Amino acid sequence: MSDKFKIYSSLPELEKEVLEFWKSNDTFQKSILTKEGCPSFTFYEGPPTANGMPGIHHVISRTIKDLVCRYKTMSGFQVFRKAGWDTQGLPVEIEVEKTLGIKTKSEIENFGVIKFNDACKESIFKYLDKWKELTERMGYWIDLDDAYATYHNEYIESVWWALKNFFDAGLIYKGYKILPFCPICESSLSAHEVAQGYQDLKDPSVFVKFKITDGEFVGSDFLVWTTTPWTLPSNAALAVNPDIDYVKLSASNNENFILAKSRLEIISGEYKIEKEFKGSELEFIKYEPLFPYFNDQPNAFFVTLGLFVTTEDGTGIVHIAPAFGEDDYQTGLSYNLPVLQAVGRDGKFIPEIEKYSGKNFKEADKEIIDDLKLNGRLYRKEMFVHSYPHCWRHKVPLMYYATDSWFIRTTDYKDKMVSVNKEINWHPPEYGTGRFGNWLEENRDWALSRNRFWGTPLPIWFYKDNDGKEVYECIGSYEELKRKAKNYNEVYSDLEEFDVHKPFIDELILISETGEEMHRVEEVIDCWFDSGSMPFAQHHYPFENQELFKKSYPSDFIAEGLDQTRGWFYSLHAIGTFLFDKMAYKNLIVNGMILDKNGKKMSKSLGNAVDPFEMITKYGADVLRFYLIYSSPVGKSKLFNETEIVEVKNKFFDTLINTFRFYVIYSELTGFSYNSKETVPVNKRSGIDRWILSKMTSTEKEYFQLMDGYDITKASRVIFNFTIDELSNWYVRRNRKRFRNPIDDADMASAYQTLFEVLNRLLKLAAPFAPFISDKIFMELNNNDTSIHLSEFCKSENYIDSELELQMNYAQQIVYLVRAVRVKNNLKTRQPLRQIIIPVTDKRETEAIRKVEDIILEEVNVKELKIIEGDSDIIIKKAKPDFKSIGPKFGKEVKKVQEIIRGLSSNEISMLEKGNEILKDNFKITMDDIEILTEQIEGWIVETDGRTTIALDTKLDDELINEGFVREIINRIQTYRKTNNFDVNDSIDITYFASNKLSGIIKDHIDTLRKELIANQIEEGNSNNGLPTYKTDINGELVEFLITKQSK
RNA sequence: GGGUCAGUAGCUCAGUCGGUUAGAGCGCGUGCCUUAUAAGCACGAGGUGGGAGGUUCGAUCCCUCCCUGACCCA
Repeated sequence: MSDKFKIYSSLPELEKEVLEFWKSNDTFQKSILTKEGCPSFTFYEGPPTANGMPGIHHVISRTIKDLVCRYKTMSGFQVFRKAGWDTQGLPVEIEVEKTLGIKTKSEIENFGVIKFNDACKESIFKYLDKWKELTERMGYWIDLDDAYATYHNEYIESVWWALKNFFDAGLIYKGYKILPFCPICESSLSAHEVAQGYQDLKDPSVFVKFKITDGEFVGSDFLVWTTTPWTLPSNAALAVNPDIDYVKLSASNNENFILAKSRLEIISGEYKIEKEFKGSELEFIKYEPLFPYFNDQPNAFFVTLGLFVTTEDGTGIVHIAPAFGEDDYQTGLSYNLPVLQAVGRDGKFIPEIEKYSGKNFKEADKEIIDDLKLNGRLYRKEMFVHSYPHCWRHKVPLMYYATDSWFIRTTDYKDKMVSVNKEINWHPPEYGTGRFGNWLEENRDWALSRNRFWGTPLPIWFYKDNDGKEVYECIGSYEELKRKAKNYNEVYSDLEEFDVHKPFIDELILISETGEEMHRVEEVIDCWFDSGSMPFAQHHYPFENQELFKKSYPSDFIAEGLDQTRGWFYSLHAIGTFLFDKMAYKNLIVNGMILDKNGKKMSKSLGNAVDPFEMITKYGADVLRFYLIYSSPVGKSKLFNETEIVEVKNKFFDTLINTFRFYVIYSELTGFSYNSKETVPVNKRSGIDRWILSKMTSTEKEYFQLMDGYDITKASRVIFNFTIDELSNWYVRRNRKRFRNPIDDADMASAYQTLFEVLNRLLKLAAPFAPFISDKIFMELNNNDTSIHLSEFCKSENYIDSELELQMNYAQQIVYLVRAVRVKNNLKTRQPLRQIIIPVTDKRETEAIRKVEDIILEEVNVKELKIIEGDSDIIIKKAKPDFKSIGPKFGKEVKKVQEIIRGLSSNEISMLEKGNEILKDNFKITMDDIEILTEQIEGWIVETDGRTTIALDTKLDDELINEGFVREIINRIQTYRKTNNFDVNDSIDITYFASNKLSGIIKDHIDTLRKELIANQIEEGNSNNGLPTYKTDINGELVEFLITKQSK
C-alpha cells in the first residue's frame, strides 16, 4: 500500500493540507466566479457580535450556513457570501470597561469619550482575529476580505437613511421606557447585567387604604398591597382585574373595604360581605391621593382595569405608578395617566416632595410607612425577604425607572409584519408560528435609543420653538449633514477623516429649515438596528450598488441560533417589512442551543464550556461539523458529547475512507484505472452493480428532497446510512472477490467502474457537510486537482430500478433470518447446510427471490433454496387482524372479530384466499381484514419476522461436515496470515500435522485449499524440525500448521 | 409570571396524518462473519413511552391539567 494513506490517519493534518490547496488555488472564489450567469442564491451573514471569543455554538450555525451555501453552489447556483461584523453597542463597551477598570458613565466621560471609543474600536479587532481563524479553520467559506462592519461610516450612512425613512413616516417618537436603573451609575442596565446581580432583600409589604371619593362606594376604602412604599408618592391610579370577583365588606371600627373576594384571608377579625361584583364595575371610580404633591393632576387617581392583576398575593387591587413599572407604564399609556416622578435619576426624592426631599428611595420606605400610619391610611405592615435585582457594580438595589427613550412605532405596521411572516419558511416551522409569530402578535414599539457612547448616533437634531417645545429634524445622509452643518470644517479640521461617532458628531451645529441652530440629541441607537439594516447597509445602499441590492433582496436563506428570534430575526423583519414591504429572508434554519452533556448551559464560570479550537484540533473540522448536524435535529437543544463525536468518526469517516482505500489497493493490484471512454454500459453490468447504482440514485433523490426542504439532519443521516449499510457492508463486502480475483476483464471493469462512480457521487453528497475529506478523496480518486466544490451534483434518475431494490431487499431479509436460525441452533456460518425453504404467496415473489438466490446461498452458506408457492401440506398458515381495516368496519365488535381471525385454521385461511371472504359467527371477513403469515412448517426449524418466513434444514451429513472443516481450516490459516502481516498476495507453503480424519479431509479438498490460501504446497509432515508451528483446535480436532512465506 | 420547544431503553435519537407486538446506535452479555474497515451481523438483558385525567372499539400519537429541562420575554 502506498504511503499516501498515511495522511488519512490524521484528519486535522489532512484538513490543513486541503486548506492550503484551497488557498493557493482560490477555490472559494472560483466556486463563485465559475457560476457567472447562473441563477443566484442570496445568503445573508448574520454578523457575530465581535466582543468575545467564538464558542462551539457559533460552529453549529456557521456549519449550517456553509453547508447550505455549498449545497446550492453544487446545485448550480451562484452564491455570494459577504462576511459581516457587529461592532458596536453595549456588549463592546462593557468589555472595554472591564479592561480599563472603569465602571460608570461619568468615569467614561472623565476618561474621555474619544479615547474610550478608540478603545472600543481596538477591542473589536482583537477578537476579529480569533473569529477569522475559526472561520477559516472550520471550512466556513465566506468572503472575509470584503466584510461589512457596522461601525464603518458607509454602513452608518445607510442606517441613517433607514432611520430617516421611519422618521419621515412619523414612526419615530420620544417616550418613556421602564428600565432597571442604577441610581449610582445613573444608567439603565441591560438584562444580562441585571441577571448577574440578584440578591436577597428584606422589604416591607404594606396594605394601604385609599379613600373613595365618588360613586356608590363613597365611605369605603380600597385595600391595596404594595412592596415598594417609596413609589406611593408617585401613585397615579389603581388597577383591578375586570374578570375577578370583588367584594365590599364592613369590618370592625366601622370601616368598609373593597378587595378581591379570593383575598379575604388577609382581613383580620370579623367582617360582613355587603356586595359582590366584577372588577370591571369599578373602572373610573375616583379616590383621594395619599400625598398632596400631585393633587392638581387632571387625569389621575381613579381605578383602571388590567389583566395583569392577579390574586396570588395582595388584595387584587394594585397601585399604579407609571414611572416605576412596566405594567404601570402600559396602564398609564392606555388611560393617558401622567408619569409622576417623585424620585429622580439619582434615586433621591426630588425637592418638590418636601417631606422626603433628598432621601434615597429605599431608605424612605420606613418614613413613608410611619406617615401612612399617622394618617390612618395603613391597614397592615409585614416584612418579607425576596430576591431583588441589584447593580452588579455597586451592589445597590435597582429601581425600575421611566427613562426618556426614542421609539419606532412598529405597532403601526404590526399586521403587515404578521402577514409577511406567514410567507417565510421557518425550519423548524413551529418557531415561526409560535415563538416568533406570538412575539409579533404582541408587538410593542421598538425602544431604539441608548444613552451610551460607542454606537450609531441617532441622527436627530433639534431646536426649541417659542413655546419651549422641541422641534426635531432627522438627517438621512452625510451630504445632507454637511449641507446643513454650520461648523463642519471646524469640527473635522483636526481629523484625518470623517468620523461620525461621538463625540465629534455632537459638536456639529445644524441650521434648521427655519434657520434655527440645532443640536443633536445625545443618544446612540440600539445595535440591533445596526445588524437588522445589513441587507442594504452592507452594500451602502441607496448611496451605491442600487442594482446589487435590488437583486439580493430578500435573501433566500439565513441561519442563526434560537436566541436570535427576538434579536436579528426580528430586527431584519421589522426594518425590511417597513422599508421594502417584503420579508427580508425567505428561508431560515434556526439551531437550538448547545448544552453540556448533562443538559446544563455552558458557561465559563461553570467550566463546562467547549472550546471549538480544541475540538477541531482533536477531531478535525469535518467530524465536528458532521457530528453537530447529524447527532440530533439542529432545531433542538443539543447535548454536546465527545463520545458521539468519536462514534461519528469511527463509523462514517473511517468507513468512507476505507471504502476508498479498498478501491485504491485493489485497483493498483489488479492494474485497473478508470477511463470514462471505455466504461461498461450500465445495462451490461452485473445485477449487484446495477443494484448499488440504483440505490445510490434513490439515495441522491431522497437527499436532494431533504436538502431542498432544509432538513439537513435527515440528509446527513441518509448519507451516513448509505455509506455504511449499502455501500460498505453490502456492496463492497459482497463483491470483494470480484475486485481481488476477477472472473474476467469485463466483470472486473464493471465492478471497479461501478464503485468508482458510486464513490464519486457519494462524495458529492457529503461535500457540503464534510468539505475537506470529500475534496481530498475526490481529487485522489479522479487523479486530478479539480475541487469537488467546483463540481455539480449528478441529477440523473435513470439508474433507479425499484424491482432490483426490492429483490435485494428480499435477499437481505432472508439472510438475516437464516443467521438468526443458525445462532439459535448453534450452527456457525462456516458450517455448510443443505437447504432453505421459503414459502411465498405469489409468482412475483418467487421470481424476485430466484434472481438473488446465489447471493443468499453464498451469504448463509447453504447449498439449495426451495420456494413453496401457494398451498402446501407442510405449511401452516396463521392470520393476523389488520386493525386499520376491521376497526372502522366493526367498531365495538373489533375484539370479537380479532379473536375470530386469530383463531382461523390453516384450512379456513386457504378458503378465504380462494373465495376472498369468509363468514364466521355472522361476521364477514375479507382479505383486506387480515394479513397471512406462515409461522410453522411441519418438521422444520422456522424463523419469521412477520412478513417473511424461512425454514432451514439443519441436518448434517459427512459431506457437509467435511466441507465445514475445510472452511474452518481456511479461516484459521487466513487469520494466521493476517495476524502475521503477510501480504495479501504472498504465497505460502503449508506443512500440517493432523489426525487421520482431518488429514483425509485436507487431501480430499486440496485444490480448494490451495486456491483460497494462495498456497503452493500443502503437505502432511513427519517432523516439524523444531520450527515453531501454529497449533489450533478445529471442532475438537487438534491440528498443527507449519506455515512459511515463499520467497519472491 | 407569560410564550415556545422538548421529555420514548443507562446515554443519544427514530418513528407513529390513532391500529393493539414501540425501533436504531452507543454501552453491557453471548455468539458469528471477515486478510478493506476502529466497521458489520445475529441473539439476549434493558421501556408503567414524564405524571394524572379525558375522547375512542383502540392513545406513545388527539384534548385538559400538572411536573421537569432548555430558550426567549417580564
